[in-house]
Amino acid sequence: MEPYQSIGWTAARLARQLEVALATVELSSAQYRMLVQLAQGSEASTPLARKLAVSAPSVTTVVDGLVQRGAVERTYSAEDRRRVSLALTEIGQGLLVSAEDAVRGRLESIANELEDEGLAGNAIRALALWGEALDRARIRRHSLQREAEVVAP
Amino acid sequence: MEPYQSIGWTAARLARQLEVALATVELSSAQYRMLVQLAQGSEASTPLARKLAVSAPSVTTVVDGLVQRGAVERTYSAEDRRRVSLALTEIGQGLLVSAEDAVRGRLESIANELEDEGLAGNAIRALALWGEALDRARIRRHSLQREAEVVAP
DNA sequence: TATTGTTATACTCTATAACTATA
DNA sequence: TATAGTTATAGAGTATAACAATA
Repeated sequence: MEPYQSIGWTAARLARQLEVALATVELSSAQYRMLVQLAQGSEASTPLARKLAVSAPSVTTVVDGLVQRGAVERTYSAEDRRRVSLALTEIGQGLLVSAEDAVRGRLESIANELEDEGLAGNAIRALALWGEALDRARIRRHSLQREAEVVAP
Repeated sequence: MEPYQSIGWTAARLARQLEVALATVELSSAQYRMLVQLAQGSEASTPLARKLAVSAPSVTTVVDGLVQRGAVERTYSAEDRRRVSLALTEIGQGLLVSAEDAVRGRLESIANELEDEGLAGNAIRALALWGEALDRARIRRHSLQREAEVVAP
């Protein structure tokens, strides 16, 4: 049997390995994504939903869990009282550090399967390449969205 | 703000993009992983759980959904009547083709953000590298598990 | 009226523990 | 007794639709 090779299959297995690694620190992928996003600065709910590519109610649900754990704090804006500012607490920052350790450990140990060919580093660097691509795709997505709003609000 | 760069963050965003792509064909990541695994040959439930790194009840749940859609068929073994053979139907095969199209489309369009530097192909090929690493890691996981069973059943 | 965020509701995935049927 | 698979149960993420509060 020739190995099944598809970009999706690889991404899907990588995703599952991520979940397994995060489970060791009792975090879900969604919670982890939220922590990372908030580590890049406090934000309101709506832009978070856009950046994380989820619905508004999903943000509420995920944040609820993190608030309960003391990892995230909700602050209500004084100027616009509809808006909520979401921010990492110290607990949240520590949790994120633990999560990064767990994930890096598991994914690097997988990449190290390629060390005989000296390709482990290539694999790690390649993910950084995808990081850059994802950043740009997000920017494009958001600017297209703004255009769409102008055309058909 | 310097970009947040971590192997986990990249994997997590890639995972979310996969989910979004799969949603267009009304598949979850778990269902997609099951379809791909079964496309590589029919299997019983227990080895599937091991290979997909999930619990036995998760296999039951995911397969239930796919059986309901006519994508997977359960066949009960005559020799050992506890065992179930899980196999893709033609519908399941077609569904997998649609899923692969959707996923390839979305992930390649993300990789194409790097085309100006001629790095889009590198990103795609790099995922194949991870595919190989994941294959080897799975083999290692399974052989370690067998050893553990021998030592402490 | 439009926007922000939440609530209501429903479905799926996940796990552990308990159970059934079979070996 | 041990194994294969399911059922029971609980918790989390996801979405759409409906809602409240605010602008």
